[in-house]
Parts: sequence; C-alpha cells; structure tokens
Amino acid sequence: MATLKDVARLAGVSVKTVSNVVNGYSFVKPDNRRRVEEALEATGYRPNLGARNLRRGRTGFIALVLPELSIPYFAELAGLVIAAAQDHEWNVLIEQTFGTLAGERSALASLGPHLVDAAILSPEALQVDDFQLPVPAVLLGEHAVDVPISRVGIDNVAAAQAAVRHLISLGHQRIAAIGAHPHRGTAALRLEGYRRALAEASLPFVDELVVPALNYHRADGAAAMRSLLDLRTPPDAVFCFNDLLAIGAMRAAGERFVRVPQDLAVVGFDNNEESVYSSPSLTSVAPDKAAIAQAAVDLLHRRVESGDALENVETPFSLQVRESTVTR
Amino acid sequence: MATLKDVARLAGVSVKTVSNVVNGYSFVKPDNRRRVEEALEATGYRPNLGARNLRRGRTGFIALVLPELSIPYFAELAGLVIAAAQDHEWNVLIEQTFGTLAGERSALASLGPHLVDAAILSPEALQVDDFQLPVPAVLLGEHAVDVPISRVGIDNVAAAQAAVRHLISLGHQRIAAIGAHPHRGTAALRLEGYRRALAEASLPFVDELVVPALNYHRADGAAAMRSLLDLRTPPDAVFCFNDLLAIGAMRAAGERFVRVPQDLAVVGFDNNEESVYSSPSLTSVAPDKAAIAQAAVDLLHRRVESGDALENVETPFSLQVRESTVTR
DNA sequence: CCCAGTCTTTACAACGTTGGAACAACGATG
DNA sequence: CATCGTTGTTCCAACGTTGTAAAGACTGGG
Repeated sequence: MATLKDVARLAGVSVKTVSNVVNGYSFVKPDNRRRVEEALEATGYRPNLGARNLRRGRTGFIALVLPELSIPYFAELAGLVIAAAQDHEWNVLIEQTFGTLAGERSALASLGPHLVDAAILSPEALQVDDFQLPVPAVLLGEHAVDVPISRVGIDNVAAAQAAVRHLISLGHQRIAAIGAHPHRGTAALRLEGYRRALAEASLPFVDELVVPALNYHRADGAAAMRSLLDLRTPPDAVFCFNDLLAIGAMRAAGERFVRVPQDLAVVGFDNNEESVYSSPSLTSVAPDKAAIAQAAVDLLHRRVESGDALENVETPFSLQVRESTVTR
Repeated sequence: MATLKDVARLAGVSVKTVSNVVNGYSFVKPDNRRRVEEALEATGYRPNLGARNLRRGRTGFIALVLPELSIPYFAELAGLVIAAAQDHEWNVLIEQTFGTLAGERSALASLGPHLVDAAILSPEALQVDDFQLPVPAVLLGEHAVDVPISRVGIDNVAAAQAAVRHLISLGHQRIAAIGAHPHRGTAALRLEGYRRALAEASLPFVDELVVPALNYHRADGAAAMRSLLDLRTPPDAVFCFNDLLAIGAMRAAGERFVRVPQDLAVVGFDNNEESVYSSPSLTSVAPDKAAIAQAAVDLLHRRVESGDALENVETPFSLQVRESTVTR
C-alpha cells in the first residue's frame, strides 16, 4: 500500500508537499501539483486514517449505542445516522445493549476517547450517575432532566396526547395503554400524554387499562393485549407505546376474533415500515427519523468542532392514520 | 487521557515495561508488575487503539457491506455479526449500498486496508471484475462462482426447492414465483430451486407465473402480486424470494379480498421476526442467521490470523410452516 | 544590485504504541 | 574467578501523518 513517502519519491518532492496537495493547501506550484497528482494517481494512494487521526487527535468514528438492531425503529434510525454521518466524514460504530443496564454500562465503558469522537445514545435503563462520558454525546428520545447531555427527539407527551386524542375523536371511551415501564423515561412521558388526553376529554384514568411491558417486542404486546381482553370489560381502543407492541396486540386480538378496528382500534408509535403493510395497516405516531438522525449528527459535529454548548433539539412528528383506527 | 508515558512515570519504570505488563508479557518482576498495575489503576489508562493499530498494522475493524439496514433481514444479520465480532475484539463498521452498483462500488472503494482488517459483503449488483479487494473478504449468500473469495450461506437451490415442494405437497398446482432478477445470484438460484421442484412433480414451468422484482421491498411484492391477480388464471400459491415481498403480496391479496391461505398460499424466505406476527403468519424458509454471522466472522478471523485458504461454508436452513400455507 | 516581501518547499518533531537490540543483574557452571 | 545463560529492563526506531518553523526561490522597488 502506497504511503505519502512513496508518492513523494515518485513525484520528486518532499513528503510534506504531497501532504499539502492531498489536503488542498493552496500554495503549491502548478507544476508540482500536477506531478504530485499524477503520482497519486499512479500509486493509488489512500491516506492511512489511523495515522492521520493519531496525528490529528481524532478517530473519525462516532458510536451509536442502541438496544438492538433487530428492532425496526433502531435499524431504520441506524441507517439514517450512518447516512448523516457520511456528510461529516464520520464512520459509525454500532453497539447493542439489549436494553439491559449491564449492556449499556459495558457499551459506555468501551467508549474510550481513542475509539470515537462522539456518541449517540439511546439508553433505556441508565441512571443519572452513569453519565460520566469521556466524549461529547447526545441522547435520543429520552429526556433525562438532570443530565448535562444534549438531547434530540420529539415531544413525547404531545405526540402521545395526539394519538389518544385521535382515538377519542373517533368516539372511543375505554382506551387502554400498553407499554408502561418503571424506569423508561419515554414510557413515563407517553403515559403522561395519554393521561392528559383522557383528562381534557373528562374520561376517567382507569388503572387496569394501563398495562406495563418490560420489553417492547411483538410478544410483549401480544401478552399485554391478552390480559386486556381477559378483563371483565375489555377496552374498545388501545394506544401502544411502539409499533411492535401494537403489531403484537393486533395479532392477539385476531387470535380471539376481535376485529380491528371495528371492535378494537389500535394506535402505535414509531411508524415502522412494517406498519404500512400489516393487515390491517397500523395508525401510528410518526417521528421524523431522518430529522432526528441529522440533528443528532450535526449537533455532535458542532460540539466537536467548535465546542458548542449543550442543546435540546425538538424534532417534528405527525400522526399517520391508517386502517387500525378507521375503516376504509 | 493517560498514556503509557504517564503510567511509566508514576510507576517509576520505562514505557516499554508498562507496555509489557499491558500486553501480558511474562518476564516482569512481581514487584514492578504490582507497581505498574497500581499505576494503571490510578490513571485509568486505556490504550490508544489508533496508535496501537498503526504500530501493529491492524485496525481492529471489519466492514459489513449490505444493501440497507431498514431491511429486517440485514438488520438482524448485522446485530448477529456485531455480536460475533466481539469475540475477536473486532468492531463492526456498517456500509449501506442501497443495492446499487454505484453504492457497492463506493463502499468497496472506501474499504482501504487502513480502515478495516476484513470485510463481509452482501452484494447484489457487483460484477466479477469489481472484486479487487484490498482486504480478506467473505461473501454472504451469493455464490459468485468465478471469484476467489470465501463464501458463507445456505444452499439456495435446495431451500427454494423445499419451499415449493411444501406448496406442492399441499396440492397446489399453479404456483407463482416473485423475485426473479436479472443480475442477482441468489435470485437465479432460488428460481432454479423453484424450477426443480416443479419438474420433479411434473408441473409445467409457466413463464407468466414468474414475476421479476427489481427491489425486494414490500411495495415490490404488492405490485408483483397485483399483476399476478390480474392474470386470466391467477395462481393458487406463490413463492416469494424474501419475506418482504411475501408481506407485500399478502397485503395486495387482502386488498382484492383473496384469502390467504384458502385462495392463495404464500411462502416467504428469510424468516423475519415480522413474519411470525403478521396476519396470517407467514410460512418461510429460515436460514440460520446466527450460524451465518458466526461462520463469516470466524472464517475471516482465521484468514487474517493465519492466512487460511478460501472456504465455502454451507449453513443449515429449515422451513417454518405457518398460517399462510396451512389453516390452523 | 540589494533588500523586503511574498510565495513555495522542506526538515524536523510529534501523536502513542510496540518490536528488537542492547544492556544490566544475577546465580550457576567450569 | 571468568564465563555463561537466564531473566528483566531500557533505549531506539518505526508505523504514516501533519503542524511548525525555518529555509529557499522569486518578484518588484529602490
């Protein structure tokens, strides 16, 4: 593999002149520039990023710490983050935590400043005192109030409220919620949105209609839905804290011959591609994932480059109404 | 951030002795070893991987080049590759090609030997002459015969044949195939399996029942299904070359009030988690993704470490029978 | 023809690490 | 007591790059 030295020898100039050409430094004689460019071409020179970054004190990587790639929301987000990172010549390193505290701690521990320039975190279990990070970081989604870290995400309270308002506007009175979680910040916010929507419509908040989910997988949604259908008076609508829970819930409803949306309206959250093609298709809160990815990466870039202050970016969302709440 | 020099000064030994302790070199006096370890502890030393790799000529990364993370199969696979790579202290760099030749070429071009030690490729459009790779690589899925690269994957012909045999065993006679593709190796192999299964049952191969798909997304499956349903004599079963196509096909069938599996049996390929919870759930060929990821990473590790020869690893698959072919 | 100023190139050092040679200490051997 | 081998440690150089400072080349004005 060719190095600057090889190119310099071939072009008959010093190593530094080649470096100057490679880095677009302006004061290089046209004649030399041409010779260097020819030599670059001839040798097929590619800079050694390790060496460059060692010298520059940068690594050229950012970490993306998320629960699991097999969760569509995170897979889609990861794809967008990778695309956004390319604009800043960053490569993305993905770490999976599987939603456990141990997993998140170990991912954070492996985040030496030598490995990455910055990190994007989607924590689910982390405590405040875990946030002693060696690099600039941005939190996705969760609004951890006391932590001095930037954050990007939607207004979860407003989004959940919009979802439940939609159900209420369709005439539903007994609306369940699936996905309550003791330690998850987003879960608390979405529950709060649910609560507010009920309150403003003067509907009662019924404990038995709020079902917790330890994980947010399809199986958890199905299990939660079964327990709701076992109630003396089952709900006529359900708001799920993510699309996977909703897909599971619709599956469980189908198994009991409960029709969606006639007997049960279902709203999800995340607007996975999967939800557009499910039968019935799923009404869902749609965060602008591309905006989230872009904002997170840009914010980190500003922070690394110019030491900008902490920020809290709110990205837009919309409600995609589909067959799971409205018949065609 | 502490360096070896800092630790050495604190412990009162040379830099190299500290390096020896860090790297588990055996001949260090117990006394010194203890002092060094204390100093390591006190400074919280973490090796600078960039510098170490510069010196060692390794990078500590492998690339995973795939079409798109938003495709569940690749998302799941990526998660498994990341997990498998951890065993060999490798970090995984994901590059998305979006299935285009340009995307694949640019991903490969960015794969300098300085960036990664090895690469795992899932190409869809690459030609033989593109495979001038600067690092050891392994191909997933596609069996490109003339290319001197290792390969890991299932027997696509046998797997497709098993899927279609299943449909035939249920009494279906007019079986369509969705996903033919002019340049995709796997597509050709799956089509061959389809052809063989028909032949061994003495069923005719009908051109109009083989529908191409340029991409393998849900929308493509839906479009293909619609064209099949428009035929004078629509099929009574369809074999889709991946689960997304199948999901799209089932959606399109539902929109025309064609019942699955009563009017139309559907088989997919990949066994995405999504397919377990769809309504109806989808019968699918299930490659052992964990085995694929593990085999690919292990193979690369052997090759990088000991320069092992090229290999062709065949991983197992099974057919998961669900509601889209058999009523409960 | 010299000097100041501008443009262009170069030598050197450094980033943090590790392989290898060299060196030091020490007990054992002849 | 000289020699040797073993064990433990240090010094030096190098990986490929870039910032700095200094040197060199050229221009135009006096």
